[in-house]
Amino acid sequence: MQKRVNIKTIAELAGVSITTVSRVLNGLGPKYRISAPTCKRIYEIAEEMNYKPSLVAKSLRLKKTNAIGLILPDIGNPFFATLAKIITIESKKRGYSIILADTENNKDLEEEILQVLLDRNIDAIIIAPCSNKRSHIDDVMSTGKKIILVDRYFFDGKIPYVTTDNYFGALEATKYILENGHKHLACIQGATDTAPNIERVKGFTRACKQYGIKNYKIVGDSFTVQNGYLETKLLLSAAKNMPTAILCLSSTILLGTLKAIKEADLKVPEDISLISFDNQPFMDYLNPPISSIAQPVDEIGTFATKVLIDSLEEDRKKLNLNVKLRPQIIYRNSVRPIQNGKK
Amino acid sequence: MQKRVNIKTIAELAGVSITTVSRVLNGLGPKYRISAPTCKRIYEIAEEMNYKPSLVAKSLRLKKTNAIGLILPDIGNPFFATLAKIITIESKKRGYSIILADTENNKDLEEEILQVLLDRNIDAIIIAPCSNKRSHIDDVMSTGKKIILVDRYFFDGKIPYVTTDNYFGALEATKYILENGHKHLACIQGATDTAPNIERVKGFTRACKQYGIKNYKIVGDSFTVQNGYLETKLLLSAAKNMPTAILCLSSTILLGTLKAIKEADLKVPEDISLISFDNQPFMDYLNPPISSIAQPVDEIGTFATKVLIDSLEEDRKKLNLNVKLRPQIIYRNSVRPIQNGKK
DNA sequence: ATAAGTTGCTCAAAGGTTTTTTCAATTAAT
DNA sequence: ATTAATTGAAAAAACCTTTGAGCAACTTAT
Repeated sequence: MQKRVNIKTIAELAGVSITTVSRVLNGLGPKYRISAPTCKRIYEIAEEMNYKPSLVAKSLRLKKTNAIGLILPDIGNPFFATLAKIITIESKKRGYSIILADTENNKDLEEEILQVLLDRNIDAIIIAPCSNKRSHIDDVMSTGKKIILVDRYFFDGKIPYVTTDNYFGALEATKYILENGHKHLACIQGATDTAPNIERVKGFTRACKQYGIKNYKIVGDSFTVQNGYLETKLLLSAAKNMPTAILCLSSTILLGTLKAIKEADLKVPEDISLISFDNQPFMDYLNPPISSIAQPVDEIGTFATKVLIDSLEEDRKKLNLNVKLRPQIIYRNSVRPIQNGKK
Repeated sequence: MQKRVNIKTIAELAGVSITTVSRVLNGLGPKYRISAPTCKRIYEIAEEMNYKPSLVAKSLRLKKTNAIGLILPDIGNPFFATLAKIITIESKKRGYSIILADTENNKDLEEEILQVLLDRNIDAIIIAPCSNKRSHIDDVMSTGKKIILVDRYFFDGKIPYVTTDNYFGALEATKYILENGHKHLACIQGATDTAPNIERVKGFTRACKQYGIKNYKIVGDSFTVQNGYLETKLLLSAAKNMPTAILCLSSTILLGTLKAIKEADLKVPEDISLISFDNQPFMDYLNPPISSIAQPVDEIGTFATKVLIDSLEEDRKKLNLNVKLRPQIIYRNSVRPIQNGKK
């Protein structure tokens, strides 16, 4: 393993000091009146030796790593995978690397990971916290280290966030169900201690109340296939009092729901109507295609990254914003109209 | 932004030298005969001040960053997303961080990203190269920096890899189709300059030949929905000479194929049989459920990570292995048996 | 009483940058 | 012929660790 060439080697070869090399290669030649021939010589030698400054040494000296920590609850979930992709690409464009971590929805692990990243002296953090336990996140905030929440956020808005307008999405989706004449609804929710889930449930509830519907249920407790499956099983087992439509609060929950529906030998939408959060390409090919609430995941990722890095580079910028981007409902064919009398 | 407490502060507070603090906190107290009271004092002060050594400084001194670069062609693809998740979690367990990068299937970007990671002095690289252009990867190898390929690999085996036995998977899947009586097959492939794709095509071809089938087509050129859609359109437009079964070489291709089939108003498996690489949860809920070749993605991720880190830690280990893990065919209901005479 | 060994710790260098301060040599001004 | 200003560059400190070499003081052995 050959030694990397460093600035000292270049200096010796060029017959100048380390200082001069550093200045020239950082484009400060003119500013410090380094003569043109010297500059040229240094450039040539650096090129020839394929010199690249050590980013570690640079980080130490500059107290800037050009790295951003990205902490997500589940990279396997397509929603977060897409988010990670967008953020990684955008960061790269701006000269930042992404240090990725998966908390597996575990608050203790999240806290531990956060600490590791801070020890690495990352410049900023992008995080979708796994719960409403937030003291470790507030701590980061209070040190002045830049941090931005994506998707998951906290209601008081003290920590900047970019997320979906979850309330709006659930409200509109539920209205759509209700306008199709459904009188008995269920909502299968995810992690109950996360703001997006709470807002979605609020939107669902608000729509029901607005339409004078009292016969609705809110069940479940995690954004997993398993949860969707079990809760749907329970809903369907209440033979008489079975809902005619279900709102699934994530695409993972939807998959579980579909499995239970299939096992019960029911048909969508004839026997039960369905609509789900998180649009995914495969939803077009289910039978029937499932209507969904598409979160603006690209915009969340690009915007959060842009705003964060901007605030890093012009530090007058305080990075203090709460953004809720509107989701879009993709209408497919999974909610059937119900005649007044008929069930 | 309060200053982080460093080892110097601790030393002053404890009234000992920096050296002593470093040794105690690295558990070398006994080895260097630091007295028990001194050790205790240092531990207490460090605890109280919540001292965490700067990983940047440590990296510089030790020439070890405890970071692994993970370079993938498309994190949005569920296969790679899952791989990223596994690798991230396994690395974390062993005390390594993952620096993630997405090459967007662009060879030039891949090369650029690789250089950035090397400049960051990462300890090792895990990469799924986007093409068979490999000189930049060979260069890394020749510097002695540890590198391991996942999924995508090179035939000469000079660079260690962990991947799926793609040939076997395609061979078995195709045999399964042929045993169901199909005489006219098509294979929609992905990036033609990648080993997994080449092996899959080879398996497909071999099976056809083995069964004496000459009427088969191999079309397509990328692992995308778009490619699957367009190639299927073409296949279906050859009205008379339409294949009765299609092997899709990725789940993304499958989605495109499904779209084209739907637009042509055909039914799976009545009108056309289907089987796809990459098992995904949603395939169970398509109509009909689509049989697939499940790659052992978890094993690929955990094994590659384990082997890589092992070789990093006991450096006698040469890290020189070519591993092909067997995929498993998930039989669903997308291939229909064909009677001898009947089409 | 001296040599040898043990105990408990410190000094200083190294790792690769950037940056503040300093300085010598040359040119221009008085 | 001085003084002042400009030009071109270097020395050294700083960032925060780890570590090899060394040393004073005390204890034990001869």
